[in-house]
Amino acid sequence: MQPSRAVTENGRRRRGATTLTRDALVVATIRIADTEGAAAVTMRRIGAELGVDPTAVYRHFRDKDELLQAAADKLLAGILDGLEMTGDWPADLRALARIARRRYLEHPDLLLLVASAPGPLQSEAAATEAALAFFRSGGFDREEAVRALEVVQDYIVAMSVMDAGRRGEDVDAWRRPFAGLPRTEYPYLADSASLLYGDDDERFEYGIALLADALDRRRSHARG
Amino acid sequence: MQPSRAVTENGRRRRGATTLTRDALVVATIRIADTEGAAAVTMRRIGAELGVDPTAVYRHFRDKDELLQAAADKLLAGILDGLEMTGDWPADLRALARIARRRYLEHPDLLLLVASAPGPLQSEAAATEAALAFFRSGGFDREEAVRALEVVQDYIVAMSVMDAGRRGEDVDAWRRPFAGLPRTEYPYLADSASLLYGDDDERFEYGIALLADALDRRRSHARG
DNA sequence: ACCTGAACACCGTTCAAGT
DNA sequence: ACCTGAACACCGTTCAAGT
Repeated sequence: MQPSRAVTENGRRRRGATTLTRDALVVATIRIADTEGAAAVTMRRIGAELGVDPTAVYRHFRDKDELLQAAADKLLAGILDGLEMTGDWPADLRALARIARRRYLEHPDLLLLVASAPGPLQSEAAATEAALAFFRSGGFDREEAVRALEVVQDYIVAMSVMDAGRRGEDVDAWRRPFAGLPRTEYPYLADSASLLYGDDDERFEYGIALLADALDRRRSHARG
Repeated sequence: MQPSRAVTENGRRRRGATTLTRDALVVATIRIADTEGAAAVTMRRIGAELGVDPTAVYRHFRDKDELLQAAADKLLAGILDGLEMTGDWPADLRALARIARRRYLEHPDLLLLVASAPGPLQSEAAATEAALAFFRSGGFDREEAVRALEVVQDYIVAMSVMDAGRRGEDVDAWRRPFAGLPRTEYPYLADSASLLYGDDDERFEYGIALLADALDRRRSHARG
């Protein structure tokens, strides 16, 4: 608050003793977003975090968007690592979806913020290659693999981003308005209000199971 | 720019001769968002549009979020109107999805902006009732209908919002980085780069067809 | 009762000036 | 070569003052 504080903040910078790097800025961005939310990620906040002038960011990134993309890129690197194939194709697809979703939900604010980049992130290349290999070895041809991959990928990303945005919201705030509607006008809705807006993960599992089932049938059909 | 302009703007207000209403503010918000994009929707811009002080909005809405939600609510009213059932269940589900998606893409910026409200919009009640009726009459029981509805609804909304955000982007900007990767490390990706990021509508149709197929099988199973 | 407009506490970004 | 910090052109929102 007081201008004299800036001097103290400046002194703090000596701690690292290293010069400002892209990675240091990315790490700070991730830390702020994860602990205080996306809204807290401002140039001034990042500067304070690193004991550096807020505008120093522009020495390393063209603008804020480029910094946020770099952060998202780092968060998505190796997203499919640790995935183990069992040979049960639909089950393996569900496992792939589950592991990717988990990564998204671990850093909801930042990945929500950056869901629409102007081009593919670097870390997407490795993930897309792995996913393409999965579909190709599962029996899909070149065109089919791409179509299947894109639908599944979009479903995972879109659903995880959407669920991340809903985390921590009051479920009853969603159900109550529907539960109070007149039964004569809204018979089904009044009846089912208590069933709506259930567990995010269960809904995701159900959706990906539907996609896995339908894709498994087309896969078998392509083979036999 | 000049302060004298404000007087001219004030004079313009007489045009309407009516007092400021919630609906007038909502209509102005929609017009600005549709023609100039979401970023152009500011209190000052809305005030100028109606020849009214920017802070007059706070007489009718608690904050900007409430105004944007009201705008989204108006845009989604009657979203399933005009839908005609043929009796071919999977085809009808695809038609339902198509008509809902079209509405979202007609007002991409505003619906993208407001995708995550703190509770259901008023217009959602009628749409959800109609969709529940569709699933129930298709042979799903109370629990199954809700699960199916939620997955389909989430898919439509999430995919349309995501596609809206991608509209007008350069497809080659997405393909080029992948096409240039080394074949030895990324054999599948280098091979399939030109097939990626194709037509949004086709991808949506494919995804909804997969869901419709899988749901149709579970529906039949529940019946027989 | 309703609207105004000055003011507050913020933003992202630019650029001349420092070291 | 790199960083600073003042400044610019914006935001959403509050509130005392007007009519």
